[in-house]
Amino acid sequence: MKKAKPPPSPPTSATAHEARRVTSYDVALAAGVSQSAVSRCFKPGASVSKETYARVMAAAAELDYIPNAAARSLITRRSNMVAVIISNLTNLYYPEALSELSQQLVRHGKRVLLFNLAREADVDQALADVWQYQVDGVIASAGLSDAHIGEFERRHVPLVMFNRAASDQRMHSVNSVLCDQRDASRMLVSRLAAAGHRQFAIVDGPADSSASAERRQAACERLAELGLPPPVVVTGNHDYRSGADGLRAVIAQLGRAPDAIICGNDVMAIGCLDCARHELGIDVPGRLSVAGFDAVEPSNWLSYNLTTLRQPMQKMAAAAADLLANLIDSHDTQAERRVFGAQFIAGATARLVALKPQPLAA
Amino acid sequence: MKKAKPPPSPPTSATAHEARRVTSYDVALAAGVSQSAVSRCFKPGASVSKETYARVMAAAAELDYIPNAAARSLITRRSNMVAVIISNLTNLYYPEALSELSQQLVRHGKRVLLFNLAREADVDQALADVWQYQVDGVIASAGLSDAHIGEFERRHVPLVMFNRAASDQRMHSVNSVLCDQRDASRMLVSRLAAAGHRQFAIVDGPADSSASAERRQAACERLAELGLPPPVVVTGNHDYRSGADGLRAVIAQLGRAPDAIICGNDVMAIGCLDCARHELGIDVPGRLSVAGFDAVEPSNWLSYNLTTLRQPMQKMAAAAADLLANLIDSHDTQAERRVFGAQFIAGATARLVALKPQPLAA
DNA sequence: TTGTATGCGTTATCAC
DNA sequence: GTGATAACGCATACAA
Repeated sequence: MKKAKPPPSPPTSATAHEARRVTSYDVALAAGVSQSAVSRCFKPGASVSKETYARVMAAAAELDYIPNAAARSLITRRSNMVAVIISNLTNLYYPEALSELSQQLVRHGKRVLLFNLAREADVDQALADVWQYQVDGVIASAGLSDAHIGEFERRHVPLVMFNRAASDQRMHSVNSVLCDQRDASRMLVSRLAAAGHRQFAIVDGPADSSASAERRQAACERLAELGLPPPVVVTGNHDYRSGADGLRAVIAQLGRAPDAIICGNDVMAIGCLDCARHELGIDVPGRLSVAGFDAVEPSNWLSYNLTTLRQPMQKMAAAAADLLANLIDSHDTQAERRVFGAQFIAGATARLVALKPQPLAA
Repeated sequence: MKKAKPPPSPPTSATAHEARRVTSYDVALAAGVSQSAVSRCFKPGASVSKETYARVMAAAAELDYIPNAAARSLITRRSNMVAVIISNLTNLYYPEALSELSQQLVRHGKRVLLFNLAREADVDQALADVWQYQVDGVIASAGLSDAHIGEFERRHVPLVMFNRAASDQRMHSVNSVLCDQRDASRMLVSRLAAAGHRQFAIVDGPADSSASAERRQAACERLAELGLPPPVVVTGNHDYRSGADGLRAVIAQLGRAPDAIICGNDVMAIGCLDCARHELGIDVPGRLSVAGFDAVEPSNWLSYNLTTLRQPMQKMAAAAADLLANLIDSHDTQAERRVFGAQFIAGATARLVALKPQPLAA
């Protein structure tokens, strides 16, 4: 019997109000092996004899031993934590994204440290904490400035932008998983234009949403290509209320309802829709077509059945997790962009076929 | 000039593919002070002279030094992380809860390590990880068995149950923040009964939801007290589809529509409502009253304007964060239960006034 | 107020 | 395969 020296002082005393934690030394002592043997038993690919492994595991179970991740990460430089930075969880779109990301990351052995930004200004404090917590990498679905992104590089912390574009300068130097907003938006405009809509309106998302901005730009471009009048554009903030407000503002500006209104996300589209139907008595899609983005769950409810565009969330989350895991394992420096296409959901809030030509006579 | 001994070997070499991290020793060297002085500068209440503080901070800024939370937590036994265990993030109710909890915890200097359980069975793996990560405490909004709760006690990890009740045995030995489901449910039944509804139906939540079970029980009790017939009860799983299915099942079982149907949450109520109105052509609230629970955002949308009960989420989240923070700071062993009342939201999907007595003649 | 010395609990390196 | 020993980066008791 060898005595283990390392834990020289017996736990200060039993009177400590918090029991001393069980460490690998305790297990080693109980199993009659060295501490390093215990350590090896908890490392997947290590070389341990079957016999010692069994004895160690028995002792560990007996003592309720659990390895301390903080100590481990100190030496391995891996915390097995990934920070997920999200700009506003109450946005109906994010919970699904977060849920998928979390599940995919678990498959790579990573847990999510959550940073939910109530205001965009909170990003600085969030990043300060991110550095402290020694996360292995970051998935950001929030607006990051070039300066922020630069800090990731300096600190060698892998970053994947999720559904958020970096600035044009940074675009090709930062890893990202995106949905092709331009293509989706152009597709939507084309379908609506083909059905004969001429006067469009756009209820844009807030200024810090890169996706909304791309959608708006692409829509404007496509309208110009088709020789249609420029759309009325108003700004919302992605919530229900601002959809309704947006519709009213558009009507005020235009003097009448437009033919079609494209909203920066589904919740605004639903706000717009409810306002049209229940407050203004406008027939949708008879006199007004309404479309959204994201295909969040309520968009599919019978009362709405919204015309919208679905992003392949599961694939995107899986791609983000894979990309980040690769970045972490192989300090790759070559940035990658994975772009996914959106799926058009016809719904029933937009007229998608041309009207029969009306006879001129009354 | 004293030389700092502790970092004896110069960083192995500059060729390492990952730059060596900046430590407090580096800052100490640059500032011409000891490592412990640097440490003190980053501890709020420590005693440091203004002068050294300034020099240390200057050096730290120069070198981009950030304290390593893993190393810190190893010695302080505080990770400043709180695990939040949530049973299913895609449940519309949880994102709001998580968002509030996250914000409240940040106010206490804690960050959220997220455990999102896709299946209830994942709780074991989640807890195994919880122990490893050395979180300071746990907020659980998921079903925990007595055995699970016992493990928290053995490991001295503070636990607050959020909107989930423990078993009757454990009820008074575990900290919890709750909404009075019984009272809310009785209030709802009373209001509906007073308006003349006689035949009730209940679309219950899944078996693992303690809140749903309490609501159902209380509703049944109150109906019995009022001398009304027992309700038809069917089981759903908290999603839109199961609300619609629930209504159909109730009608099949009863041979007709009930007077009032109470759903285990808002999303099921909305599913029920849409099914009644758009599929079955039942007038709500004319011939059928529908009520939900939680007052999630869509319940307030014009197309629904649901009769429901709101839980004071912000207060509850604040209470949970406070409670947990106290538990962490003062190893208090006395369990506490904070129960909040729900607020009745009248909405427009339930008839809340008695019908005028009908003349008997046709 | 400041510096020295020590330990937190683990993994990694190296002889054996 | 196994055990000593040295980090990992920081906070703390204690001496100065």
